[in-house]
Parts: sequence; C-alpha cells; structure tokens
Amino acid sequence: MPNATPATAHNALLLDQQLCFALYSSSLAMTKLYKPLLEPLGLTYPQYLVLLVLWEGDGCMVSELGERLYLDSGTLTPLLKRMQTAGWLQRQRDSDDERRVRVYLTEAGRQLREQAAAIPACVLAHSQCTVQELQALTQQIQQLRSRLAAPLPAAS
Amino acid sequence: MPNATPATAHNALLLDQQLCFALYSSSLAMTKLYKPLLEPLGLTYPQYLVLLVLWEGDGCMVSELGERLYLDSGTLTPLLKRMQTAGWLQRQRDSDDERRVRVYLTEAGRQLREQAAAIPACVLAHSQCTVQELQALTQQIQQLRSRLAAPLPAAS
DNA sequence: CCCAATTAAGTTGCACGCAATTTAATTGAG
DNA sequence: CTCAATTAAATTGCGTGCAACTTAATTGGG
Repeated sequence: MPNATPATAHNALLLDQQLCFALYSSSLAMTKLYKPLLEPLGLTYPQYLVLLVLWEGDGCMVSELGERLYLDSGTLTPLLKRMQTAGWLQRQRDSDDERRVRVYLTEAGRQLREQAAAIPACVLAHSQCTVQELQALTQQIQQLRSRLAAPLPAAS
Repeated sequence: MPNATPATAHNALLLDQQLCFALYSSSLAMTKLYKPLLEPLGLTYPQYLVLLVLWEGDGCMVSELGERLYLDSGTLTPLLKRMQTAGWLQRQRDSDDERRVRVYLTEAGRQLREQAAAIPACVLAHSQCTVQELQALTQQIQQLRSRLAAPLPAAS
C-alpha cells in the first residue's frame, strides 16, 4: 500500500483533477483505439493524420502540412520519407523555389481513402456518443487548443 | 496552392472534424505550454505526471504507477531511471517479493512540490476558463477515455 | 516437493515530437 | 550587383510510448 497523502495536499495537484492528464491519457487511448484499425492499412496514427490532410488536397508544402498538423519539419521529414518508401506519396522539390518540397499522393495513397472511410464509424461506436455530442466536445477541445497555443493576453 | 478537395469528399474524414485530432493536437499544445513551466524544475512532462502520483503517496510499485498513468514498464522503467539519476526518487526491490520495485520520493523530490504548486494557476489562466468549466471539460474527457479504453460492448 | 504457468520489471527496436543546428536557396538593403 | 539576413527542409540528439521479448521471482496443481 502506497504511503498516504499528507493532509497538506494541494488539491490542484491531484492527478485526476488535471485537465492536462485527461487530455494526455485520452489522446493515448485514442491512438491505441486507432492502432488495430490502421494496422491493416499499414499506417501509423500520425501517418493517418498526414493522409487526412492530403486527401483534402495534395501538393502542399511540408511547412503547410506542419501548420495544419501542428508539427515541425523535424517530425515530418522522416515521417514523410517513410510514407514515400511505403508508396503512399511522392516528395518533389518545387522548381519555382528549390527550398520548398511539395507532397503529392500516389494512386495507392489516394485509394487508401476508401479503406479508411469505415474508421470514423468505429470510433463513433466506441465513444458511445451521438454525432452531435462528439461535435460539441471536438469544438470545446479545439477552442482550448487555440487558447493554449496563444501567448497569455497582456494584463492591460 | 494545394490541389482542391474533390466533390466526392467524405465529410467524416475531414481533419478538423475529427475528435481524435482535436485531442491529439490539444495534448501536444498542453505539453508545449507546460514545457517552459517545467524547465526551471528540470522536469519533462511525463516526469511531472509521475511526481503528481508520487506526491499523492509514494512507495507504490512500477505497475501501480503504470495503471494510474496508463503507461507500461517499457516506458516507465527508463523514465524512472532518469528521475532517479536526477535525484527525485529511489527505486527499491520489495524484500517480500523480489519481482516488485517500489518507488520512493527523495527529500528533493518531495520539495519540488512547492515549486510545482504555482503551475495549475498558469494553465488555468491560459485556458481563459473558469475552474468550473475546466472541471466539466476534464470530466467529459475522462468519460471519453474510459469508453475508448473499454472493448466495444457486445451487440446483444 | 517439483516444475510448468504466471507475474513484475527490464530490454530491444522502432516511430514519433521537438529543440537546436545545419544546409541550401531566396530575398532585399545599400 | 552583392552579401548579409531570411526562409524551408533536413539533420542530430534525446525523451518518450509501445510491441515483442527476456529475465527473474513466485505460485500452484499434481
């Protein structure tokens, strides 16, 4: 039995009251839920996110992918290389500006979309929520994200 | 300009409608918010989570820490070794059952708590929410986590 | 008592995330 | 036009997460 919490415990530091931990552990749980759904497609979860962006429109720069996914080139470059090796996409230097690398889906990458189409319904089923409830929660979490990412407003 | 989405786009696959991505990106944003708050203490974010558990009561087994944090020994063992090297905790084999390793805070680890006490208020300020709003959101996300982690109920 | 099964940590290998740095291309002030 | 500053990716190094496996200790059926 672990040693008991002293009476001086500061409530704000209790693990199960922390929003940060709820987010962190739920995000990991979500990734674990996706794993068996993505394994048959040969995708990891971050690779799936890249495809979600590319399926909306490919030919974007690495930095645009990064803005969309909140990831930097240090994460994306090796991830995109692995996806290119797997045959889902092509990376091409932009001839107008050789610093840029544009990312294009291959036919195989485009066709993965149909297999992925069944995934959202699986997640919905697991959540035991209505579509409306999930949308509302998604929006709340998006709003939180935008506030967390912003600098603290100056106390005018 | 990236290629446009075809009219056949399946709405459920749009990145910004995905709860999974909202969770994922918000969790990363939260970690980035904590980073400058934890850096002065010499802690990473997962290390801080371990301390939250230990501050509630130390002497627990590695597996108990893992149940609490939803992490396995493959993650915790090296992380705890680094924290021991840093001087925050001690790992000791349980003499009653030599398979078990119990984790104890050092005096330095116990004292970190006072410096950490200021952190929740910083996060609250960034969230621009009331305590009540944050509690409600935390509970919703915890409920989602429990559902995601559970196997799909059999369709009786 | 014995040994097969179980259990708790630890190890290995791989894919992220991200800070810090490097490389290469482009821009723009003078 | 020139070169310092800027920009876009890529690289390096480190700390997670986690699957798969190994090691060592304990348990329990016969």
